[in-house]
Amino acid sequence: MQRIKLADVARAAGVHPGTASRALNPETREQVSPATVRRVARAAQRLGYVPNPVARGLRTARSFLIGMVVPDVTNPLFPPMVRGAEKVLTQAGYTLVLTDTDNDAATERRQIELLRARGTDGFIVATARWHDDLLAEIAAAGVPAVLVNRNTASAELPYVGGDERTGVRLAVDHLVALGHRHIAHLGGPADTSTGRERAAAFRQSVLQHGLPATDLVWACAAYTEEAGAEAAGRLLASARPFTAVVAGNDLIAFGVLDALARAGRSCPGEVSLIGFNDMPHLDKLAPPLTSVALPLAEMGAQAARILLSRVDGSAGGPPAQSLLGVELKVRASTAPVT
Amino acid sequence: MQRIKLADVARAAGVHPGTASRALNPETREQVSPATVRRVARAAQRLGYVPNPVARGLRTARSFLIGMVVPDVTNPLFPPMVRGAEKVLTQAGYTLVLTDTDNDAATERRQIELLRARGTDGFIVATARWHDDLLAEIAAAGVPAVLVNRNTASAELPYVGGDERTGVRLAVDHLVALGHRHIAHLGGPADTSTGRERAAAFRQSVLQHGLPATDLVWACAAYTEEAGAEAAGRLLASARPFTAVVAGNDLIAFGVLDALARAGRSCPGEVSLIGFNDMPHLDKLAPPLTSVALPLAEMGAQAARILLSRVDGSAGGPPAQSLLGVELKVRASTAPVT
DNA sequence: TCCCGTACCACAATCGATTGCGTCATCTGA
DNA sequence: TCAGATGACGCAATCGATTGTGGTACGGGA
Repeated sequence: MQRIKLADVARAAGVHPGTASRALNPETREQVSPATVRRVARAAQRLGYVPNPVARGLRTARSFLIGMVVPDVTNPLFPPMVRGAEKVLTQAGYTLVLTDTDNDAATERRQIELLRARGTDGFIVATARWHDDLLAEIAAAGVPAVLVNRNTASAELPYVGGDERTGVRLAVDHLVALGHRHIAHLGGPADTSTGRERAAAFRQSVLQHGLPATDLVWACAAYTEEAGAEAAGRLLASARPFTAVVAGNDLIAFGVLDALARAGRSCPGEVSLIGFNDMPHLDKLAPPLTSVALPLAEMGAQAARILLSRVDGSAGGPPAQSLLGVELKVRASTAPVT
Repeated sequence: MQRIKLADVARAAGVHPGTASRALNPETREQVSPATVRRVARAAQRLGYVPNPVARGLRTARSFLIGMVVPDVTNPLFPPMVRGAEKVLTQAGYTLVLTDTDNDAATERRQIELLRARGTDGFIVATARWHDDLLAEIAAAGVPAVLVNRNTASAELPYVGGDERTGVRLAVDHLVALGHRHIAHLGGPADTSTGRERAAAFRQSVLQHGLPATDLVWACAAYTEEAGAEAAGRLLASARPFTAVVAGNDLIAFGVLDALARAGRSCPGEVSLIGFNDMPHLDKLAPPLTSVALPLAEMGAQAARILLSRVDGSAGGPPAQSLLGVELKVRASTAPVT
C-alpha cells in the first residue's frame, strides 16, 4: 500500500508535477487552465492523493503547528485554556502542540527551541514572567506569539487575560459589604503579572473604601498550596488583626485554609476567604470557596484567534491587550463580620 | 538571525555535510574518525546547531510526532498522564501532539485522520471504548499505538493501566473491615474497560467476603458528576438498604455526595463513600474523600516508552498488557458502620 | 617495490512538494 | 502578415538532512 505522491497524480493527468501542484493549490489555481485543473483534481481524487505536509513544510517553511506553552498542565487553570485554543486552531487547519515547562526556565527554553527548529508557526505562551528574556528574544525575532493569562512588563506581545483589577475589586467590595475592614491579601509571586496586578488592584480597592492603609499585602513565593500556607502562617504569627483574606489564587487559598485550621481559626466564622480562578469543584469544599472566575476557555480561544491573524500576516501593528470579563462566585467561605 | 543548518556546521568543521551528518548521528558515528567527530561536534556546539526535524523527516519518512488522544483535558485524570508521556517523549526527541476529542467519536476520528495525514509516528490513546472500530482500524493498519487507562475488548493493542481489580478489592476490603455488609457500586459506563473491569472486580470481591448477592451494582451513563447524582438518586429511590458506596470514579462520587445531601443522608455518618482516581485536593472536601489512587504519570510514561519501542521497531510481538500498582487513600468519607 | 585491504571521507542522488523562470503556442491589433 | 502581448505549462532549482557509492591515502604483507 504505497502512498500516492504528487508525481503520480501528475502522470495520471498527463501534466508536469509543477503544474499539478499549482492546479491543486487554490492560491495558484488561476495560473492553470480550468480544463487542466479539472483533470488534475479528478486524478488526485481517483488516486486518493493526500499531500505530504512534511515535504510541503520543508519548502514553504510552514508547519501548521502551533506551540502552546504552559507551566504545568496539572494545574486546573490551564486545561480549559488549552481546550479553547485547540478548538479554534483545529478549525483553522492547525495542530496544537502542548508543552509543559514544569515551571522551569531552562526546560522552557529548550522546549521552545525545539519547537522553533521544527518550524512551529507560532506560540501561545502562558508561562510569562514579568521580566522575561526568552519572550523578549521571541518578540525581537519576530516569531508570532501571544501571551495568555500572564503578561510581561515590556508588553511587546499581544496579551489575552482576565480583567484582574475588576476581579479584585469585586472581591473587596463583597467583603466590605459584609462589614470587613481588616482585609489581607496573600498574592502571587511578584515576578508574575497576575501577582503584581492583583496586589496593585487590591491596594487601590482598599484605599477607595477608605480602609486602614494596607500593611496586609504579602506576596507568596509561588502559586501553590504550600506557599499559601507558609504566607498565611507568617500573617497569623505577625499578630496583625484581620477578618478576611483575598488570596492570589485558589491554591493559595487552600494553603490559607490549612493554616487557619492549624491555628484554630474558623472559616468563615472568624476569617472570610476569597480565591481566584474558580477551579472546578470548589463548591464541594469545606467551606465552599468564594472565588473570582475567569473565562479560561474563551481566553485560550481568543489567544488562538489573535495568533492566527498574526501568523497569516493579516494583522500586524502594535500588540493588542485584551481583557475579558470576570465574575465573582459567592459561596460560603465569606460571611458577615461578627 | 538565520538558522544554522548542517552545511554551516560542515563548513565550519571543514568537512562535507554528509560527513557531518554521520558524525552527529550516534548510529553512524563509527564510520567517521574520532578526531573528525570531535571537530564536528564542537562546531555544532559552538554554532548552536539544531537539526531540522522536517528535513530529516522527509528523508527518513518519520515525523517524530506522537499523537495523544484524550477525551477531555479538563478531567484531572488526564493531565498527569500527559505530563508523564511528554517527559519520556521529549527526552527521546519526539514531540507530543495533544488532541481533545470532547468525548465525541466523530471528532476523535477526524482528529486522528488529521494526525495520520501529518505523518504522526504513533498514538497514545486514552479514549478507548470497549468495542472500538476506529482502534480496530488502526491496529489493522499497523499504525503504532498504545492504549492507556482504557482497554478494548479485542486487546489488539498494547495497554497500560492501573490494577483496577486490586484497587476495587482494597476498597471493598476496607469497607468490610469497617463493618459494612450492604455495599453498592455505582460504576462507570459499560462501554469502557474501566467501567466493566471495576464492576466485575466489585462483584468478585463482594462474593469473596460472602456478602449478600449484589443487586447493588449500577452503571452510570458517564463518568460525570451529573450521571453519578442521577444513578445515586435512583439507588436511593429503589429503597434498597445500603451503608456504603464504591463509586466508579471521583466525579461519580461527587454526584453521590450531592444526591445523599439532597436525600438528607449524611456521609460518612449513614453512608460511607469511596472514589476512584484520587483527584487532587480531595482532602479539602467535605468530607475528605477516600479514593483509589492510580499512578497516572507513570502510566503515561510507560505508555510512551512502549510506544517508542514499537515505533523504532525494536519491539514487535504480541501486544503487552501492563498493570501498574494502585493505592487506597483512606480519608474521612469512610467510617465504621453504626 | 608493488599490491591489496581498510579507514575515512567526498560526491551526488534522494525524499516530495513548491516556485521562479523560460518556452511555446495562440491571440490581438495594426 | 507580422510584432508583441498573453496564457498555459514544462523545466529545474530549492528546502535540509540522509545515505549508497566511489575515490583517495595510508598501512601492512609478500
